[in-house]
Amino acid sequence: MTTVDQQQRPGPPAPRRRSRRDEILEIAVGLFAARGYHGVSMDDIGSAAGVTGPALYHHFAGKEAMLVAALIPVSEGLLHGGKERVARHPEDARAALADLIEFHVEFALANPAVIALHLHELDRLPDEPRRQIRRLQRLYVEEWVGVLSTLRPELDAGEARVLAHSAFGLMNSTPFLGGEVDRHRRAALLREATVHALIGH
Amino acid sequence: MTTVDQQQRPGPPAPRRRSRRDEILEIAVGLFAARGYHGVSMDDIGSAAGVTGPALYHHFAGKEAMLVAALIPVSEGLLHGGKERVARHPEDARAALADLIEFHVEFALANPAVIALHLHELDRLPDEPRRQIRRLQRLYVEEWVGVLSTLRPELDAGEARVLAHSAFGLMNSTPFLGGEVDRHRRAALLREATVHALIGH
DNA sequence: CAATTACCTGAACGCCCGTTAAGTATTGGG
DNA sequence: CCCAATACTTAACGGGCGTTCAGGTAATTG
Repeated sequence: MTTVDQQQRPGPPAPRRRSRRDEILEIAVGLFAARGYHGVSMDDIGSAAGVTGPALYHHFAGKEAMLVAALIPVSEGLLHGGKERVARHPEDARAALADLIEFHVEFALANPAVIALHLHELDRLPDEPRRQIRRLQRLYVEEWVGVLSTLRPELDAGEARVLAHSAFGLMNSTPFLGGEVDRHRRAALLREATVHALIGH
Repeated sequence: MTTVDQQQRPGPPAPRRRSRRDEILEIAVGLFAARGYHGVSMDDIGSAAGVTGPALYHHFAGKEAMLVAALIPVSEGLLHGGKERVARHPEDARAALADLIEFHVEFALANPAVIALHLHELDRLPDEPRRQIRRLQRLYVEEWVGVLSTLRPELDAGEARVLAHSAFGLMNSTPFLGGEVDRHRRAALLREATVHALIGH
């Protein structure tokens, strides 16, 4: 009973809009991505949000809980979006792959900070939430592996998994470059490169 | 004059073989890669090397110096190897690219821990060495950009840079997977995928 | 108006960790 | 035998950081 559900209560001043907590979380994600989980103190996050460090404990159980709250929805969103895209093309693996790629590239371009967090700070989590996230990631990978195996039957599951991970590496490379190339052009380049990497042409 | 060159000195017991320092460094790199720079204490490194924490200060100026000593040679090695591979094919950009890819894939497969370090912990360095490493990395990227620009003249330099980084992301994805696929097969898959990603087929 | 609640502050505790200091065993050359 | 250098140990300092606590204020509700 760490946190009592505060749902149907007409008495109190109503849980407000879901704003403050999410606002703080977004600030924290930006800081984590920029300076690393250990490179950011609770006082840093508080200052950036306009409050003192200890005030954050009214919204989160602790620093690790903030990281968990930032990472879990991302894995869930990727898995959900991936499944949906695949389901759109039950008879056409080629189209399913194109849709998966478009989805993932858009996601990576839209959320570079969270992508970087997933790549760099996942190991800083305690066992339980880390395992949960890894499970979600594995399911997402399997969506790709399924499509890939249909398109390239000569590959076994392990080889398809290597290719899927390499495609993620390719598409997730976007947080490492600032600007210099227009966003739409960058998306097109990444989509094209990923398709070619996976099915040859 | 931070460190006096201890070369031609017949008096002292001779600087020994280059062994102990490098041995410790290798252990530290493995720990950094596995648990993150901040996730490893000096005592941890010392214990893994069979000594106490403070003993490390006889070999390195401090913890940051260990990270610098681990990262600098990698960037230098990549740049040097890349230049050499390109120089082997002054008239054949297609062959130069294939050679670059083979070189980088072999490097990534042989040194996954150091690759992971470069990806995750570069920002933990103080300004001066970080800038030096970034400069080396930039020069390495330019080797790839040069070859790519010859092969695909329709791309401007910025677009070629996006593609080069995406290729690194692809090839560097290897530390994220354990085994399950034979090393040679993995290398072949990565080489093939990278070529296709960069020049279409 | 009294009471509840959300939200926040300032001070302090306790731990971890990088680093320094002082001292000890071992070794090899003059 | 002595000197100097290497390589290490134990002890301790000092700062930073996550976290807790006791309290304080503004708004909402009955």
